Amino acid sequence: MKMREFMAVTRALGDENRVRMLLALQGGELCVCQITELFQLAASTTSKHLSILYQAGLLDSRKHGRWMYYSLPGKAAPTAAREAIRWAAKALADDPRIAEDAARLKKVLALDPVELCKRQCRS
Amino acid sequence: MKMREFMAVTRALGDENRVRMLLALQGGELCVCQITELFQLAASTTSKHLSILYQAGLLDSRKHGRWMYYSLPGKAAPTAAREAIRWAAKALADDPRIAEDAARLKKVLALDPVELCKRQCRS
DNA sequence: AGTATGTTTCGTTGTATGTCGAAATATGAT
DNA sequence: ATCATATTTCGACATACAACGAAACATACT
Repeated sequence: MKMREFMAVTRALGDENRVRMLLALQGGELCVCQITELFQLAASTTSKHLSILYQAGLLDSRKHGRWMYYSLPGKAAPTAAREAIRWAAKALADDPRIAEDAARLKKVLALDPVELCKRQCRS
Repeated sequence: MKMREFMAVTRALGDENRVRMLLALQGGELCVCQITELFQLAASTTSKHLSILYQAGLLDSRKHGRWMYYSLPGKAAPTAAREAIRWAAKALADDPRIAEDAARLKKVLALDPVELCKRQCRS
């Protein structure tokens, strides 16, 4: 891994919201609007954060219709990036904020049938 | 590891000069003036960088006379911090800049008998 | 075509940070 | 005590970055 890529990873992990987004994706892929709802940020802010994580190689992305899905990278991803994610997940395994995010994520996934059309993506 | 500590680590690793300083210490402890010479920065800048690494738990420090020595943390340090260092070292194992730093460090350690009084610290 | 919706890009604003030099602090040497 | 040296703190500057809203873009639906 070159210095440039490494710095992209550490900078990407240098923002708390991005780290929380990364770990929220441990439950599976999410679209931008779901993450926006989960963290109560402006959509543009969420989009930029995810873009930074993606460019650092810490996320995969998949476009399906109007929805952009982000997910943790698979085996094809660079080893160093996957190890970075494992390190972060392990280090923050018992952080309460991450647990809260996971709990709130469940609600976002389960409910929300009307105003936000995210459930439709699943089909 | 709490979120606050984790962010301190990732922010500390978010600057290239700090990462290079951290990895330069793989060869053993160094004092501030040696690192200053190695990276050609202002002494105050070096001091601040090392302070940030130290406060993140990524460095140990030892004061000996007028000299302040920094080194990679021993077994007493938090596991997450040590794993962060191992991850960084592994990820950048083949980065040319790190190798250059190690080479320049040898010169700094070996020569420099007059202008900078670093050799005297060793005794 | 036209409308609606999810996402990204752009421009702006406030805050954080890296850098330096100068001053302050701490310690050894004379 | 006085001076010299290593380090840190402080003040200032420039740059970087996170956040938002508005506009632009992309895609689905009618």
